[in-house]
Amino acid sequence: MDETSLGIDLNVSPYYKTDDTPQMNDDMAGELNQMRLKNKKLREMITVVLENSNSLQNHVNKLMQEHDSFASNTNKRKFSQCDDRNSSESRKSLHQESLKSRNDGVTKVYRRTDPSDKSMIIKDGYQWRKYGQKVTRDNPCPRAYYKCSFAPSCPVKKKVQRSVDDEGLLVAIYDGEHNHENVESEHKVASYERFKSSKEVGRFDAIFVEQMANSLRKNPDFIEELAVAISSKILEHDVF
DNA sequence: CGGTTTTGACCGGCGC
DNA sequence: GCGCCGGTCAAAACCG
Repeated sequence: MDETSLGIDLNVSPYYKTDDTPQMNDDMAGELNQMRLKNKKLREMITVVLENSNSLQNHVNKLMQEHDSFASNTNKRKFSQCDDRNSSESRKSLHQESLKSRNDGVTKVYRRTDPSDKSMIIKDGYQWRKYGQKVTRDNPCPRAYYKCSFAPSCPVKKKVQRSVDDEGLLVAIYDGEHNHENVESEHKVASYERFKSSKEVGRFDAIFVEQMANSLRKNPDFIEELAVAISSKILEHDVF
């Protein structure tokens, strides 16, 4: 690939002119227009991604409601027994998604992971300190015990264990409510406040896109949902 | 050096 | 009382 294939003609670059101050020529105007078009396309893509994210969130909420009603219909069984036995049923609708259910201050989160990934980490925006690990009788996979890093002021604990019949499914049981802000959401609020006070309206697009990209790039859930959304769009339109 | 993880020991609840 | 089991403690190891 050479410079002509890139649409760049070095001989007519404004920086080759004797005048020190670069002047807008036809090539630069064309590049500027192309950049504007690309920016517009990026904004449209972000809009589509956000819409997909919202629809996914709605779908997850629906699943949560279905799961809760199912759990209440089967409350003759002990709650702790529901984990792994329900997982094979919920798994069918859980592909690539997480699911939450609550019971008496105990929150359960199901998270699909790569079965080859042996780590027991579920990123939820809070910082945790592991204080124990135990192999339980009904599951050969060890159960990890975590306390919130803000303990003892924050009483929240969580247990993380792989599902007994699906090693790709992590089950996290949260006990209690955090009495402080989520570290990630704090960071997002802080960066939004900085953005709001920046007053650089002319750089609105650049700052907005950069901050969104940085924020989303660090979010593994978003990457996962983005991959699902894109693949579903590819299948839907059968293009590329 | 301070925070986190690992891991064996210990504790308490429960069923027999 | 005894054994089993889940949960927690705490010292040592590890890591940035």
